Amino acid sequence: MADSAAPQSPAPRCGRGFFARGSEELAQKLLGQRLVRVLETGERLAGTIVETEAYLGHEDRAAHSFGGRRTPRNESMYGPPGTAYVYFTYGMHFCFNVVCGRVDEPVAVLIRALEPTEGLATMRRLRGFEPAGGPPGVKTGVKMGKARADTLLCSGPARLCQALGIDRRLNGIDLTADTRLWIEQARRGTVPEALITRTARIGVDYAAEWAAKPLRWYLTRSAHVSGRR
DNA sequence: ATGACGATTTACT
DNA sequence: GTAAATCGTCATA
Repeated sequence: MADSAAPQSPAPRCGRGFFARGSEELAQKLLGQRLVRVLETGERLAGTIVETEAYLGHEDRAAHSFGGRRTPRNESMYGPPGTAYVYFTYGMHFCFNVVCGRVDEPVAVLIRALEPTEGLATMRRLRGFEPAGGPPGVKTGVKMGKARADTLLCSGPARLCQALGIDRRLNGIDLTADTRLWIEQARRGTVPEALITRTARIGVDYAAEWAAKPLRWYLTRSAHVSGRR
């Protein structure tokens, strides 16, 4: 009996081999793949990756691993491909990276934006779009200062972490095996190059000549990309 | 022990 | 357009 909700075979999870490549290549291949998060409650949240940035390691002045820097904070970058690198910044935000390359090669791809596909209501709550303690529409007197368009749910590296409940507890986990966070292969495979725009990275002006290198990719047509357009 | 800063987001003029 | 929020991390001393 085939109805529209017929169970499809589960989407395959991206494995070690998928992540074991350079960050420029992985940044492009990650576009169109699905980032999946399962909360403590068992609820599944997910979104399609629409924007990425590559960080190249010791020679890349914008990378946390620039000059071979290796500290407790960026230790995850030196792990095996498929490791999650989650860091805390600006005193309030988390950002999520997928470590790639080889063990001890500190390269990674920053996930900058998603098109949310599963669990939007919970994402809105996690993002503070709705007052805590009550369903939407219930007056609580709590101010809602933020704009609430769905395009603002996951359109930035810290926004998507907030929307998916990604924080330092997930730093260092193995995305090929963990039950809380992983990446699924899109059924359609890789996004055609014609649908992708390549530009300089965001927020790395301190990195001198490395700030201008075109190491950011996004789906040209997506409304869920970060920044102004 | 101290100080400068950040792979950002939000609010405000 | 500018600035505030907010604190862990790391280099320096």
